[in-house]
Amino acid sequence: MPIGLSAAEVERLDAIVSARRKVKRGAALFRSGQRFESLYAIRTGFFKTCMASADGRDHVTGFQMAGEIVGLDGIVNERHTCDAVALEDAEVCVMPFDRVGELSREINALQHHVHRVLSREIVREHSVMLLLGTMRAEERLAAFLLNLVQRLHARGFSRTELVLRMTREEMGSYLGLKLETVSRTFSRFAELGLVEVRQRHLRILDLQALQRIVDNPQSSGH
Amino acid sequence: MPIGLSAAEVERLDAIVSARRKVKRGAALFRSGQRFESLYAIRTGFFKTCMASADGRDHVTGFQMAGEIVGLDGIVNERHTCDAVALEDAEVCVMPFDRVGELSREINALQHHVHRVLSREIVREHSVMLLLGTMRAEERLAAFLLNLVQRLHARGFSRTELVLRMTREEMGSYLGLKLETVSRTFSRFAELGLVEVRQRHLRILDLQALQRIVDNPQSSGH
DNA sequence: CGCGTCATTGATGTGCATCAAGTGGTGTGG
DNA sequence: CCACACCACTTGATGCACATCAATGACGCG
Repeated sequence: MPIGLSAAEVERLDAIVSARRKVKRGAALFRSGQRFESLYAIRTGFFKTCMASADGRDHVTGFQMAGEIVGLDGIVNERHTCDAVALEDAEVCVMPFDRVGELSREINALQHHVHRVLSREIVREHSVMLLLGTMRAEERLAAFLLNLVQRLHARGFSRTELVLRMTREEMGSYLGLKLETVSRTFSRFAELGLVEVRQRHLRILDLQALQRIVDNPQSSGH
Repeated sequence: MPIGLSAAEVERLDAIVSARRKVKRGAALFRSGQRFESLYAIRTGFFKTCMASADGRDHVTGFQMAGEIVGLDGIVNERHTCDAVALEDAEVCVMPFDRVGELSREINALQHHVHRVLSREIVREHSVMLLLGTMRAEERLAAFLLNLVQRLHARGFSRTELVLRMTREEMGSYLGLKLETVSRTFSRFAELGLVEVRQRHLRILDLQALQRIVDNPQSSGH
């Protein structure tokens, strides 16, 4: 929570986020339909959020890593509207939302921070809508990988190497593609010398080229 | 703003949203990159929000009507990240965001309302992501029409008749389809006796059937 | 070490995009 | 008031990107 707070304020904040919760890989932090009470700040581990459509198909709406907040969708109707599932063993801070509200009435910077977290999620989803609405398979995957590695880098990890915590199917669901298409696109990137893929280990060899794929509409390689 | 406020509180709220602004059809309420200062509550008229991707294509991210709030995306970086364009002559309430923040620190119900508005937008975008990620053309258009008519109905308009304020191209952009596909899908719906289309006037003849198209994955008519 | 899960790769199919032509409604200026 | 021009829309023909179906291969866990 990188915000400008006094020591005393930080202490008060700590008091309400003292509760921790561990989530095993494959287990849900919360599920759609459950009563909403708290936001969760991820301390360690990696999550996906996914929701089921009317007909039963389900769709991954996002991947979250350490430092990010999940549960924002539950505020509006006091019910969670999606599932949050740990993709590796994880630990979260439980932040009872009414306590957050109380405290943010007193601590100016916290109020602003809460607004920003919500707004940031809206902006993130705009860019996903853009991805799903206008991009081709290669552009989608390139954008996804660049986003992942950038977020990891901001957390002190490598700028070029990462471990994909999700399956090809989960990536595909998030990107609006089938798992075979994801796999084929990885292979094509590898042939072009853009990345090196071994299972879930990924090394990015040409960051600029990936960026160019995202920026250029017609870059399908032919 | 349907929230439980005392008369005195409503008065204080009115004081900060007193400013009005008229927007002519085709004009922008705000544009991407502009400094964010206020949220806008639509009093009359109809808007689209759209953003440009890296390569210059642009994409409609939503349509907003009376009673809805635009500008939420600007909070996080104090910059608007999309354009809001009036599709018919419109009038909005200007709500300076710092004033909203101040007041919501004092008025409990307002704070909660702000949180809910932000969260609702997140949930709405989840369902658009689901639409773009998993649905076929007919399902997308059916879901879109049902959503539109439902929101209009909540505002006292007909449950079965509406005027489309946007072009086929704008619908297509929002739904991740080309304008020709939107047009063809309308024609197919008309053939099947689900709707009656004359220009932008639309009459829904079989609401249930449209709902079934959204609910059923394989309902492509063959 | 063997089984189940996840991933890769190939062959084929299809839904939507693209390209192209034509229609109709609207608004403007003569 | 009508003629013309423009724009939104419709409809048809064709192509392509991705889905689907199917078989095989590689880990990793019990």
